[in-house]
Amino acid sequence: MQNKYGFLIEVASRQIKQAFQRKLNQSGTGLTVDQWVVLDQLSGGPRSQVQVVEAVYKDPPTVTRIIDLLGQKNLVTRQPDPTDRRKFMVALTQQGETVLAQLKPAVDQFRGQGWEGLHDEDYSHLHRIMTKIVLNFDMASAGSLIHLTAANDEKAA
Amino acid sequence: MQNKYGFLIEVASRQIKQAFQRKLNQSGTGLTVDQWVVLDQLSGGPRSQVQVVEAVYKDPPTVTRIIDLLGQKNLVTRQPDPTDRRKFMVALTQQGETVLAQLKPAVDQFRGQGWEGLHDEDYSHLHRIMTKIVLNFDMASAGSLIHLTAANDEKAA
DNA sequence: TACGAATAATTAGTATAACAACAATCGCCC
DNA sequence: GGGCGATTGTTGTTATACTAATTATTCGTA
Repeated sequence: MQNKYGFLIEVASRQIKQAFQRKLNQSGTGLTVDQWVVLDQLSGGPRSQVQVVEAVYKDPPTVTRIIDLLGQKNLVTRQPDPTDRRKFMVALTQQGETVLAQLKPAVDQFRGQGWEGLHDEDYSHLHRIMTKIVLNFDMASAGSLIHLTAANDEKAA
Repeated sequence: MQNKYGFLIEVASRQIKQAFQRKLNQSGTGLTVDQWVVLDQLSGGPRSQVQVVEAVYKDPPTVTRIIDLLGQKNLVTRQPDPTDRRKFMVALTQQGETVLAQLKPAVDQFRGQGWEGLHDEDYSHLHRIMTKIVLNFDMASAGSLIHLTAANDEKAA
């Protein structure tokens, strides 16, 4: 976007995603990075789609389609919520849990990777600057930043 | 991607892009951010597609389609390169230059925006960390990092 | 010169991002 | 109780990212 810093951030973001995708590809499950994000998020228990949307920071239509794909692969199910008929509770299937467990070594391995030459203080710089940018550009999403802030505690995650 | 820093970087990247898109939308040209990036890059003179690819750091298929769309809007033209019949030289049309000039105020305005609360040293942190990440994850693209590094000189760009 | 590798650009297919519009349902409030 | 705005989730459309494959052309070299 020729806002050079925005451009630089976008390039770095794509490279990290590509590297993680290559790592996922080695595991033989046909998952994309975004599909893995949703799947992993569901390991905390069944969630409504809105809850998934807030957790993974994506749009409702995007989450709908990712859940569709995960459903086609029999990794998640949609169960109607008896207390609110607008909602569906999305939950991991047994196979979904198996795949998550299968991917865990690759994920853990990736988390320690790509940060060579960066120091502890760089992580706090990174977190502080990114969070500041997000806050500056989107006041409406301030609430969602809670879990972004929480990321500060996890060094290599 | 639950690589928390990767996730944070991705979110920030999307927010910057969205903010810039909103700014572009106000200008009434129907351009996307990525179309603007390619258009702006061509202000330096006609380029082959490979040159555009390297300059904007996108894939050849993506650049082909963006140039298609810019061509439909009569903002750029493809001219066969007489010295190499595989190549096309892509150039701004008169209308393309007009639109670029029309967008310049919005672009300049955006470049000073969103960085509240960030200091000069934060820019160098940002640049150093992002460049390091890109280098760590993709040695193959080291050559292209030359112009990423050059971004260090432009404060608000 | 001719052959094979490399390069430039395109096409095809799938996935994601963003936006708009929509149907169904819920909740509030008169 | 009935109406109306808000919420939940979906569908449609366009644009971009990535991969793979394809065509046309050029280059290196035997």
